[in-house]
Amino acid sequence: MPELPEVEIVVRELRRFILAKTISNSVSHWHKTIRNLSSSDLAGQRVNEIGRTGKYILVRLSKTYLVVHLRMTGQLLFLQTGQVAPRENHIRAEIFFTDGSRLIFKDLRKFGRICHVDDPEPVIRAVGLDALSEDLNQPVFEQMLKNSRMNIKSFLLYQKYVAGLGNIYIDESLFRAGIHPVTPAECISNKHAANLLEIMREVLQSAISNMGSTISDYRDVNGNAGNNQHFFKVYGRAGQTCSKCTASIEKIKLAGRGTHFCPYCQKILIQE
DNA sequence: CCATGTACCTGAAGGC
DNA sequence: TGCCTTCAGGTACATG
Repeated sequence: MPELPEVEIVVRELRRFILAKTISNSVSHWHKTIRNLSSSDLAGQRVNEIGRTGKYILVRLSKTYLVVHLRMTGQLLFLQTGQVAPRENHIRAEIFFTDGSRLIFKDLRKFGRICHVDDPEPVIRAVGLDALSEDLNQPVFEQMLKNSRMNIKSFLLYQKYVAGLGNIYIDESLFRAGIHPVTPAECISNKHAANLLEIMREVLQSAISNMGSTISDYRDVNGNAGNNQHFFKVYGRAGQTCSKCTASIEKIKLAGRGTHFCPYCQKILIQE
């Protein structure tokens, strides 16, 4: 479900709600949701810091870490002390705090995970540079593209280069950059690469400003939907007229994902 | 890591 | 109504 903008919103709200709280208890209602790979107890630990790399949420506790991934339908919902739990169906795990408040992990498809680990490094190291990180500068991005023989859609889906973009924001970014999704990464010139990087960041930042995109499941920590879905130019618009020309938006399957693009505005770049 | 398929899961939507 | 297929903001792993 959520890509970088949605995860970023969740992280910002988590900071507001659970920072400095102490965990009193936790329960996993689905055997795979909370993976405990630490010998330490969650109970008694204080929430010291909350961050994000790509789509991974990193919660630093007194002694250990929680690494959370929402995958397709995961939601983290915060319930204030005394707030009555709404009758929700797909509650997979709960984390209780000593003040009576709690965090609920709702996840229809059960793909999401909360990993309790002593050291988050192995997980984070397996992920590339965050799309909004300053370390992902123009020369670095150009070099990554130059060294890859994947098509640009697969390249961006593959989180070990650039972390954070998913199916929606990749399609939207490639449309705005005028690059066809099957274009080989190595064929993207430095000029096009610089432009694509800038556009990706604009697309992600404006989605954050709009509180994320809600197709069906995404909700923030308060249970609110986002607004960014109203600004999609190609995602979910197959058969509709392009916003820049008179062609109709096409949908193909690429890298196993529905891929939306304008066959006229988005060119397949060829190495010169 | 090159492209594709399958597995992990549940439920909504569309075709017949 | 109901049955069947396809599809969904993701990722890991197996197969050509």
